Amino acid sequence: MATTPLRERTRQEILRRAMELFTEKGYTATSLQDIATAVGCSKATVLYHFNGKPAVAAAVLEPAAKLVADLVAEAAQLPPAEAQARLITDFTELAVRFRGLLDVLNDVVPTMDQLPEFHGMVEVGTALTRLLAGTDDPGEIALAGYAIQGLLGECRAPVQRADEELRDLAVTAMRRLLITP
Amino acid sequence: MATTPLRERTRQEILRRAMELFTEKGYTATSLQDIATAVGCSKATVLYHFNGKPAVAAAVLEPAAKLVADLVAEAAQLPPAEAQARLITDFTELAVRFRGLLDVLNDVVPTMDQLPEFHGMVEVGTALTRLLAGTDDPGEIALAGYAIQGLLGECRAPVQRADEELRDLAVTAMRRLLITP
DNA sequence: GTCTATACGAAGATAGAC
DNA sequence: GTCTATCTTCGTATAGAC
Repeated sequence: MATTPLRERTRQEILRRAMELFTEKGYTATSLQDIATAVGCSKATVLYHFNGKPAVAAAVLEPAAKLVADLVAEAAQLPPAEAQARLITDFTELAVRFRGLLDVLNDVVPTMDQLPEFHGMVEVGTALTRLLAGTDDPGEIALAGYAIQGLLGECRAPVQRADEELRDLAVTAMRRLLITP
Repeated sequence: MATTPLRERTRQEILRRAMELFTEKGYTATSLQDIATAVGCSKATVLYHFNGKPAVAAAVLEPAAKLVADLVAEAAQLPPAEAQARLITDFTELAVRFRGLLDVLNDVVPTMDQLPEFHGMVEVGTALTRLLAGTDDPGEIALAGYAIQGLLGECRAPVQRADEELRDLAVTAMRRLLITP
């Protein structure tokens, strides 16, 4: 074996607990000490495995980010109208499923420039917006961005709303915004 | 004179500098020490005039919040369709004008429950959403909330966009979302 | 009443012993 | 690889000078 299992085991345990805490209390309200206590190690150990708190956030977001990236890559192979229809339902579904983590994403956006882990996410976001617009018209692309902001905002909003209800709302909103008769 | 000018002068100076710093660097990234240094006083002085950092935020947001509250109160007197049309243009205009402060609002939302200064803002937001929907249908009210989230998200987004461009985008989006032919 | 000096606990982060 | 100890800075609280 090339990699030592011990390193990976600790890393994964930190990630598991961090995700739980971020989902429960939010990113800002969760301290490195909270994570360390939940794992049963010291703050310094957490910072040995991850290069700062934003790096923990990046690692927690990574699985969801990969699903979005894969979805966008698939959609890019389809004709524009089909790609748009596919993303309206499937990207919405992913956003709702991982909505507990959107608070982490939001708190981390301001520091994205400095974090190399996030550079890929920006490009995926750009591609997603263009495919969601279904055209290269700048006005429609801007509306697609507006639609995404609305979706992410609703997912993070403190209003109690069932997953299915939220999905239906977002799909209706995106169709009205982006599918012009 | 009932009020001493000195107190008011210091208070206003703190507010002025805090607003500048919040707009430049964001709420979280601005410390009480930053504000005190900019004003030329000590941290303790800032906390003598304002009961904690969130209270500074509340005071900074207050003028904008009052304009929104007044606008909503005016719109509430109009027939539904006129109120909706009025809010689409005028609320958008206010959001764009004060977009530098929306980051403050965003960072403060999670603690709104505990801050009495903000309780009025929640009610105004509810009334705004209902009037923007133009109807009492829960589905349309939810879409109005989605429209507001989209607007606020776009205003806070790091994308460079001129004020007029942003206004046009939001007005177009709101009309597509809320005015059903 | 107005403000400064000082101190406290918790945060993120680093250095070095083991 | 993990720890303890330590650093800086944050928001906050209080005592007391003027």
